[in-house]
Amino acid sequence: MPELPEVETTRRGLLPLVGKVVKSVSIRHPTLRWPIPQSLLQILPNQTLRGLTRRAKYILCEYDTGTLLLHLGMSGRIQLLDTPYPPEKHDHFDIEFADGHVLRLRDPRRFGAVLWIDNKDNNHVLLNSLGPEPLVVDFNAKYLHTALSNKTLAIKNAIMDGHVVVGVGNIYASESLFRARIHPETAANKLTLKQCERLVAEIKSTLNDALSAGGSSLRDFFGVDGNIGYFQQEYFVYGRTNEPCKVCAKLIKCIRLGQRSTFYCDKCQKR
DNA sequence: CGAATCTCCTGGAGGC
DNA sequence: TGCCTCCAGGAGATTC
Repeated sequence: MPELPEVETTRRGLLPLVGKVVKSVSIRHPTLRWPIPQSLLQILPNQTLRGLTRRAKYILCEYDTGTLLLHLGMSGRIQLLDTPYPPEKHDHFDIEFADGHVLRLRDPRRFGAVLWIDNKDNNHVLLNSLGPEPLVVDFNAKYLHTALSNKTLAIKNAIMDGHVVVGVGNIYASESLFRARIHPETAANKLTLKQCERLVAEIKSTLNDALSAGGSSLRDFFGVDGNIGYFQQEYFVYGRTNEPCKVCAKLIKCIRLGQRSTFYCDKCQKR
């Protein structure tokens, strides 16, 4: 489900929890991508949530003794409830706060993660080797051009590699490449500096536009309040196989790249 | 080292 | 209605 805009939308929706004190933790189904540590049952109660940040597609919940790391995987969503309603089938994890509010993680496919990073072992291995955030100035044409210089794989796969840039998943990779008029199969190291400039700009604009729309809701994604995002209405290519290109009217194509569906217009996007 | 493939898991859609 | 196959927004692990 969630790429950067959906994760960031989720984080923003959870901000009202900052400053609240944890009352209890419920772990109903601990086997996500990695086991949810049972130690959270002792660690979190009575701690105050000090801050909520995001790195890549991880939501980082900051407490005095460490950081709770949340990842939504493919099908995860987080709800913010004002009272602990009865959990449903795939509601695997709750944090209940002293005032009754509940952070609830639902994840049918269980590719998500709930992990604890204690302050004394900072620099979690999952966060160590991540590339730059796409929306900061460090992610620019010069950086991207250098990062791609020794890569022969398809540019679409390259921008989905978290070592190159984080937060760009399967939807926004196709959309950004369409907006930049770059064919997804172009070898990464064949992009000119000029093309990198365009691609960086379009990745930023695509993600920002999606953020403004509250993310994309195809099936699993809802905001923490249950509201959907609307960016899917603005897709140029994703999921539009054989529909006319919104720019040139030629039919949109779908191919597999790295086992993922990839959408493009072969008239607008050149190698 | 880079690149391609495999893997985890459930659910929905479509064919028969 | 049921059974089968395929596909789905991630990304670490494994293999070549």
